Amino acid sequence: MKKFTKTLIKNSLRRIFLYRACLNRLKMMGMEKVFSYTLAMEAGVSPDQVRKDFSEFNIKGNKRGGYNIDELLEKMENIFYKNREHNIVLVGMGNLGLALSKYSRFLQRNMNIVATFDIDPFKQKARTEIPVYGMDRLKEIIQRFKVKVAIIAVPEISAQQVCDDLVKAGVKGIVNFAPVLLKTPPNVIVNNVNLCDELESVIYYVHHQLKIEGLKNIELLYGDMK
Amino acid sequence: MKKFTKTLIKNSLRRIFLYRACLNRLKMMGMEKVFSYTLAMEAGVSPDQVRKDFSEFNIKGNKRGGYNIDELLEKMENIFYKNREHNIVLVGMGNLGLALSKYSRFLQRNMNIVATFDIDPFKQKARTEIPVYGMDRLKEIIQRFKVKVAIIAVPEISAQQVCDDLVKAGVKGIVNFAPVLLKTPPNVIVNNVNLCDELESVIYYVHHQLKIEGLKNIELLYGDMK
DNA sequence: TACTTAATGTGAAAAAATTCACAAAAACAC
DNA sequence: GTGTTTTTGTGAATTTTTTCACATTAAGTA
Repeated sequence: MKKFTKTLIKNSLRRIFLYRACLNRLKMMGMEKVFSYTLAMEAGVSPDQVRKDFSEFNIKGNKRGGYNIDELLEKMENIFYKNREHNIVLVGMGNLGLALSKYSRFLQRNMNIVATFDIDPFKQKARTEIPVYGMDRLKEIIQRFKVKVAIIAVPEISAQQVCDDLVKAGVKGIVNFAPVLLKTPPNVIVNNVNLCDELESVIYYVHHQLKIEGLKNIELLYGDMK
Repeated sequence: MKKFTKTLIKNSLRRIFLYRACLNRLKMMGMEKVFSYTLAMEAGVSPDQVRKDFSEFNIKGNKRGGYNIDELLEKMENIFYKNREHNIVLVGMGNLGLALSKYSRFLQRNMNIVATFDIDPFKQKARTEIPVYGMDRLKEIIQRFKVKVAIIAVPEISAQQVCDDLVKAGVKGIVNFAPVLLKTPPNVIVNNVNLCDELESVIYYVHHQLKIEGLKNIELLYGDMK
């Protein structure tokens, strides 16, 4: 019997994002090129993994010369996003929604929250510069801004309804902070973020004093890796 | 060459959390027992997966009778957490930190943020009921409340320093919202949450209109699964 | 230029995760 | 009580992911 999950983000893609963050950091530190080895250290993966991931996304370096950081970053930006701006909407202006609407890092990465929605649009209006609309204007605004991606930060109970409305309005991708499995048509991708689970899983490991493989020996992380 | 990553949360454990959320929902809907099939539908995985995961955590059902929801939930709570309360601290009271400190779902799951910290403890003091301390009191308070798990919601630049301080104070598990790979001793578990990456990966898929396997056919999700 | 060294890129091998498939047990029917 | 059906639980098979290993290429050196 097949798996029904609409999962999700491939590991290799997740790591590409990770690599990019590392590259930006290394660049800020004044570096101009990296080897798979360097980047692997920074990202906490194996050099083979880095190369394999690059290979999957058809990113090439120079043999012996490693990778030029700027080229890598440009490739990542251009190939994946074509330097576009992305218009996002956010539904649910509770505490979390409000915080997300103010999260400046989204903007730094060209992800632009053009509008937010709430059943009570007056609630947070004073606290944010991004417009807060009532749910009745969802479709209109999504279509006006050609929004394809939305963030759901509403309570569990209303998440599916909001999701359905978003999909009806033309949204094709959702980051869902409500702890429910949203039912969507197959061409709509959902990425779930469950803050409680993140915390609880850490608690579980701490509780069980689980030793994580490959870290038995801290030297591995910092020392000579030959 | 070995992998250096301090990764992380096993898939099966993540799914156990997912199952629990589903079970709570099903219970609220009035159900008393489930079959692996039912739960799988709700959780968006295969029934085999459910049983395999249960098997890994040594959770047993009754042949032909399925699983009693209350028993399952109790097993999950008792075996994993022994109904303990967990004292957490949160470092970084920016927008995100403030939102997390107010996230009521943590409390519902017995995860109790006993204190928060910020370089400027007066900044958010008026806006929250949880005490906000300066960084100088980190160690004292962590030790007083026997805190083992912390949330880092500080800017990237100071994350490693905060992490080091937490570890020195006795913290064994960290949920890290800063987009850096934290370096920790091997007995400290770190779980990274990168909000930008979550959003960007969705954008990537939407952009590429990637069809997710197993969902080509929506009937699979709702229809007869024989 | 030829020789050495150091890094990439990628099939092959190994490991891990998932799905299959079926024996075993429990519920139900008659 | 016997037979039938349904669902669990788990080794085996399969698929996916990661790591290994090495041929290939480029840079440096004399």
